[in-house]
Amino acid sequence: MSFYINVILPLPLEKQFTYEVSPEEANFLKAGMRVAVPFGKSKIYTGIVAGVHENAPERYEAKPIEQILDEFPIVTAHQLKFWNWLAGYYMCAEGEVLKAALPSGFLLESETLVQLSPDQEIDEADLTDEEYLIYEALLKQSSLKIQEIMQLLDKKTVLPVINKLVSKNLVVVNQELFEQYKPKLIRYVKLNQKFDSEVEMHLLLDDLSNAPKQRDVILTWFQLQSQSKKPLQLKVLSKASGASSATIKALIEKGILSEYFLKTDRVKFDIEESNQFLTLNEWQEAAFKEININLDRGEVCLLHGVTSSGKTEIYIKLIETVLSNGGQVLYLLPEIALTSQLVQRLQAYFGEQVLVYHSKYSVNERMEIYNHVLRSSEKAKVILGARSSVFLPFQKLGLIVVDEEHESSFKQYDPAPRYNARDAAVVLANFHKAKVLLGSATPSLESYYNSTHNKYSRVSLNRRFGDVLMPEIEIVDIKEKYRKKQMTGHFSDRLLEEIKATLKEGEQVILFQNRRGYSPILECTTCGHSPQCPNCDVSLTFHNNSKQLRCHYCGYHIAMQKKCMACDSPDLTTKGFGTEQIETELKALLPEAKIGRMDLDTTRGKHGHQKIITAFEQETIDILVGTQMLTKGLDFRNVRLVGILNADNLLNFPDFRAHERSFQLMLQVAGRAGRTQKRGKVLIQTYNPHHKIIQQVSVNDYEGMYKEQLDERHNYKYPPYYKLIKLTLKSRDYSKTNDAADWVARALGNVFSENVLGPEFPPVARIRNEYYKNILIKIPPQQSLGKTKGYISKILTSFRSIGAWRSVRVIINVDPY
DNA sequence: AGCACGCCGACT
DNA sequence: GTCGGCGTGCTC
Repeated sequence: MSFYINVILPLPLEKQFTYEVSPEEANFLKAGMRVAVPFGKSKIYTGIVAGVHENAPERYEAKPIEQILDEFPIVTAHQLKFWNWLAGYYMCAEGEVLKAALPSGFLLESETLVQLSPDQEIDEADLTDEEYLIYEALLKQSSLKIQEIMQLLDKKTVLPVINKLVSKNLVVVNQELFEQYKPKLIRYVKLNQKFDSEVEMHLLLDDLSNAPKQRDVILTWFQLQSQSKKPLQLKVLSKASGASSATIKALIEKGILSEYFLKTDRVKFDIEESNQFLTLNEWQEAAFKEININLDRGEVCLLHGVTSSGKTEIYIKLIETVLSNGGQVLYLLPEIALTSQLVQRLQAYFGEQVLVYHSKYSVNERMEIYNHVLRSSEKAKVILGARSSVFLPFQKLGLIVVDEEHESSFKQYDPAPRYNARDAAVVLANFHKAKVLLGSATPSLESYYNSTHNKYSRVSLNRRFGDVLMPEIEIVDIKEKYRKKQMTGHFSDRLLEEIKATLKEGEQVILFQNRRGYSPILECTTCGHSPQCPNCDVSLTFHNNSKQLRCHYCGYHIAMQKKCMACDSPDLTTKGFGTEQIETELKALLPEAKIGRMDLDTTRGKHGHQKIITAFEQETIDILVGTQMLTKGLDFRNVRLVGILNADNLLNFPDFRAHERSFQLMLQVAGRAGRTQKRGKVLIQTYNPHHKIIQQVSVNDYEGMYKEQLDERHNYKYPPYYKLIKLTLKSRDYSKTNDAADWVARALGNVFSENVLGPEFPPVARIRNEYYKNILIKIPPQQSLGKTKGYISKILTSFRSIGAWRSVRVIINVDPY
């Protein structure tokens, strides 16, 4: 009797793959364990066992596995079920989910290593130049990676050369699996035991009288050890004694000190144990009770609480209840909102039970967190994380909190799986029988709709904490201001007045300018030409601090041009305005003010973001100019004024959600103003002061916005009434993309008739020399989602079987955001 | 996704 | 004439 396992491989392939295992292996292997398996001619991949069985495949011979990598499953049954659901719902391969779900460190891949063969005999004259280069390199270095050989020979196709060398018996190739995880070790020092007695100790100190530095180290060691009996880190000793590592090394070599290593967790925080006692105010208490009733009924609950109403305290109370019942808690929030402000708050309350998980952590750090969650360790009771934390191996998940529920960044755009973590969380919670609380000051229409149609329950919180007043919102008509010549650059006289007044009071200002997309482009005043990216259909944008023209899509960049590239005229201007230009203008207008800028350019790197926030918190910056990032859960006490420089480029965005988003964004930005007793002020500059959204923002009318937008969604057949699936076709060939898109649209149209929109070129139709075309499928409320997806899959399968379209890729995006 | 096999243009 | 480009097909 033979045994087989089905394996999910981290590749975009629909199928699972079957491998043969021995009876012993079959007995040992469980679903969720990792195995290394050969795949194709030469590669070894890490796969996850999906099941063990005895059904021999009929059409091919199953290969044996290479190696078992785990003693226990690292993927739980819940996770496997969840992956399967995600792959089905978001129409992607399970392998793609796997790749997104596991920290990459768990997925070892083989690497081909080339080494000199042990019994090689060669005639150097018999080698070509390239072969000789490899041979020579191998004499110096025992093994070479394919990559290294590619660099060495400066070409891509190196395998033929290697194969020739193999046939000449000069080299051998090996597949090597690399374990990526390395525990972090910290150096500790201790005093050799024989100096424990006082006599020996004095002798030692006498001995060292000629080596005062070493003597100091020993004295420091005693001093530190008298304070605490904990193991002493070498780093600490070195710092405390002011001795160089050479001095300590000398002591170690003399056998006076000895060093040893201990494993440590990479992910650690300095926790200020304050354990404040948390009391809810009357409104919070009422909301908390109501939420509990809803959650206990098994309903998903939406908490609609205005900015600064103290939603976090309610979350904390809920988390506390779940923890006391021994459950794990997942606290999801958008990546950019994962600021240390919130982390510190939770850690102050829950201490070491809180772990943070997001994409900026290293592979090793993520693996450690994953393992903590898997073992259900004490450190992993509360997971605070961005969207990918829905993939952690929860054992007894009791509660999921989705904060800032309306945020579009919960939806993954690229690569697959293109999942929405908020929606996935609801499904995940269902598998675990866990509770779900969605929270936002400006809920998404979808969630609010669900909460008014008995799918979710809803609790509202309309009071700001400490009864702080909502900021006063003033609309500035800049069309009028331009006419009356009351504008200086992009600033109206009103905005400047308010900024000056605020600064005079020693308070801070936030200025909001929508996204980088509106960054300045270069334009020739003579012929109107502006430099384009050679690979994408966009104008290059001007970056002042690097004096470069850059493409945001492909990274192409050239130096700033002195003359027009088309007509050689030297008269060039920059058009459009970004945060950088606002900053420049502001510096000229208010030379004394300290101005900071926060956008993608200034927040690169692990701590870039944090640095600016800290500077602003500590009030070394008076005015902060920034993009979307500013809106996210930051709590600055001293901000009085928030300025939105141009509300129109938000409103005019070509997307059916543009109005909803503008409303959310403006209210969220406004929420940054006046979080203390003094009333904040918000200034919105716009060309359309009578726009409904602007009016609704100005009086904080969520209900009004909701009703009106819902009406539009209904009339134009958009979510939450209709579901959407977007297909994007892309290829290097313009006409192929076009023809293929027409073919797919027609095929879809045969089934779904008027509910197929397009094909249409996206705003940027060419990126990295690939042409794009979109097709949108609208799914009416009564139409079965499953069946619809089935049809789409079928059509795409026949599409892919047409030879002519082979080079056209199709990207499926379910519930595009 | 990778990687091999297989068919056409720019170099020895 | 080959080397090396990428189109196409397969991977248990």
